[in-house]
Amino acid sequence: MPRPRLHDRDAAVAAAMRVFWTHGYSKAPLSELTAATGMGKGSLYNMFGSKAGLFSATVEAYQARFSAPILAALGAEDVYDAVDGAIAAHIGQIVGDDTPSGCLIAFGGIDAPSDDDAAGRIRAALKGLETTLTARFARAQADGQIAPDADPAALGGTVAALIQGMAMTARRAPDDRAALEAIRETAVTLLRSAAAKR
Amino acid sequence: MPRPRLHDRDAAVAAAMRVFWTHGYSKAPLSELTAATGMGKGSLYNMFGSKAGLFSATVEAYQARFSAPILAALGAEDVYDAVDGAIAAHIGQIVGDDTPSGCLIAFGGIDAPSDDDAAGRIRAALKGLETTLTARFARAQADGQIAPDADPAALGGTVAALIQGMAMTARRAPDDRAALEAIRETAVTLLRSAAAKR
DNA sequence: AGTGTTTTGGACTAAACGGTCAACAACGGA
DNA sequence: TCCGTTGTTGACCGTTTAGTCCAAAACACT
Repeated sequence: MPRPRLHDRDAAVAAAMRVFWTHGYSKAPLSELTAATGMGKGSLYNMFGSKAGLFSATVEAYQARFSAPILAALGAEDVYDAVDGAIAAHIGQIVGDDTPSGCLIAFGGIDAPSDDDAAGRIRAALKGLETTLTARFARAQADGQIAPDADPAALGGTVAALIQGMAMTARRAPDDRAALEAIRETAVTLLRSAAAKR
Repeated sequence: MPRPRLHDRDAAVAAAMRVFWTHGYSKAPLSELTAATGMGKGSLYNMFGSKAGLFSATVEAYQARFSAPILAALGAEDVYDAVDGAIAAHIGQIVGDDTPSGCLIAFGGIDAPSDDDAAGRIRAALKGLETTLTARFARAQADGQIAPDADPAALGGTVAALIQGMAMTARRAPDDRAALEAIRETAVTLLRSAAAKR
């Protein structure tokens, strides 16, 4: 009996994602969000409750969509291949041709209101990246791929920080993909060398 | 004959620095800037021209004040000590007890309007960090401290990205200095191991 | 066809923002 | 002591913002 929804929620989130990805949270004007989604204000608020709600939904979708390739890459048998693949996947996301440059989560981590629902999601995502990397290094240690006296948590934290830094670099110089690839190569080479040394 | 200035420019910049450092550029309300500096709006505008002008002056002061320790540390004879010291100096700045956490420049790099005067300063500062690190690695290569086939620019870019990532980490978890120190130790250890391998 | 329920869109509101301005204050020189 | 010049201040302004609300519209069901 009700009037059916004219707009698709997923499509709206996808459209809003581009806007937030480009401008960040607070600098994304509502007018641009309505234009991108093709929805009126009323519809937007009816569907998401607030701008913060829409952003939260956006972050959720972003995370679901973009963490997957990284996690998949980390499944590789060799830990160095795994890290290499994860960083490569990350690079693909932060300098993609048909997406804005940089990382929505890294951006939002600075820009989003800290008491927000989305802020928790962002914290969790960043923490999750670090945890996942740490777990991967721990597994590598168990497999004898890295030194027994190495600290998996420190390695995980270091790679996580590097990945965030790369997102910043990408935003400043979106065209310089070569620089990002050089960083990836350097980081993986350093990890490999450290292991080979022993 | 004119009325002498009641307020000191340097003091005003120092006060504004804390505000921008905490909130970023766009989220720093003018009201808080006037409160922190103790100046009325008119005086601020008379002295700096605009909010953007004040921010630009702030970035300049920040950079002058905080790049010095890093540059000094990079002067160390041993390149690994140099990098270690530089990162340590950076950590001291981004989690200091009596300063806001994170890095004003990394923050502003995302938040500042891109056509602004300050934006150029920020770009230059970040570029300068990378260039300085690259130069330091090149010198180390000439001194035979790192492998002849290593790429100083890639190493410089990698460490620069890591440093920016650490600033992000510091902002999210200002109390976890230990994690930052672990990253520093890990990074330097990796660099050392890579050299020792050859 | 008629009715009830929900969506929709844009006019509307209230607040906050950066920025302006004119009156006033404070000093050095004459 | 008066005057010219400049610093200072807070009230004021226009703009932009997120958010509200209601009349109109679009279906499903009877």
